[in-house]
Amino acid sequence: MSCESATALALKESGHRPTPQRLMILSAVRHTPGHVTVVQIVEQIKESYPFIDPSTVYRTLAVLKEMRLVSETDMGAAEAVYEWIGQARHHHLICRMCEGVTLLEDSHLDGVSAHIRQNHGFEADFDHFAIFGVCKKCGEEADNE
Amino acid sequence: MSCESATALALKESGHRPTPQRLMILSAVRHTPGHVTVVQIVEQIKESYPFIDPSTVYRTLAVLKEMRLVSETDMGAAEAVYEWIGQARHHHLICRMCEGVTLLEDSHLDGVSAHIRQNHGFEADFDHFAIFGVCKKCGEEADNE
DNA sequence: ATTGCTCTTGCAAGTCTTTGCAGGAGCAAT
DNA sequence: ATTGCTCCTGCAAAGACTTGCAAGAGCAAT
Repeated sequence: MSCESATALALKESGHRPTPQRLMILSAVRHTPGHVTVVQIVEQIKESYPFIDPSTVYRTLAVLKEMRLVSETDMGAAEAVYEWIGQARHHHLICRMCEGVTLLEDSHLDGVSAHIRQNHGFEADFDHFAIFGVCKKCGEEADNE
Repeated sequence: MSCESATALALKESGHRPTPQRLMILSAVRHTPGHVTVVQIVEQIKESYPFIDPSTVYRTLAVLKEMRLVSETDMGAAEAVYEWIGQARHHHLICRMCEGVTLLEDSHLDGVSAHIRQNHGFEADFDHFAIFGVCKKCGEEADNE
């Protein structure tokens, strides 16, 4: 459980208390591959601690997001999705016609963040973007009509 | 009012009915410079038609968004903001420390959309992005501590 | 161990936004 | 003008997320 104690330390160092709730939330996000929703986190934690409140999860995720440990993304569905920011940063192309999702490597946005830094001195959080548009298939089908 | 009848026609052609409510919403967004919220639209329309319902405004804005006539942006505040998509497309750099907002010209993202089109055949909607991060001033202040 | 301070939590109530539904309005064909 | 069909609207209720508050938990200093 070295990764847990390491993140607990990171919390402390940034002035936040490593409470049991926070560690459980941290662990839930950390050990879930891909996207997690708040409801999923709550259900998972309720197995060992039934009193966890969704608002606590929202608040904790806000802290973790500010620390850049997790990313929050609105994929166009009702609920936002959260993800541990690991080594493989990526983004999503979401088709607004068929709702299909394609991965986009982080490298595509590297140039933009460098550009913005040079021109505006602004350090952009390109952690996890949801880019909406029309995918190849749907675009071709629309042209044929 | 030629711009109104032109957009009314655009509605019809895309299979949507140009109802009075829709034309009022259209007009409210069209003639407001900068960002509008749903509440502002409702209040404006209530002066001439007090029965307008927020849900109608949300539904109409969803239609206009799909038609790419207006953009919807979550600026990090409670409410989403809407804007008529005119000629001067732009984006926003939002500092997560001081909440300051800077404009970003559309040209910065041109390369990315071309790149995504070439590599994935995906036509991205780069209408109105909210890019979060840390602005120059806050970044420098954080370094000094 | 105790004290005192601040940060967190769970609850409840409040936003903002979406959705189900039944009545009403637009539109094309008669 | 009438008919018939479908789409829209307003209302009410639900869903997702945030916020205010009082009680409780962490932590540093004694």
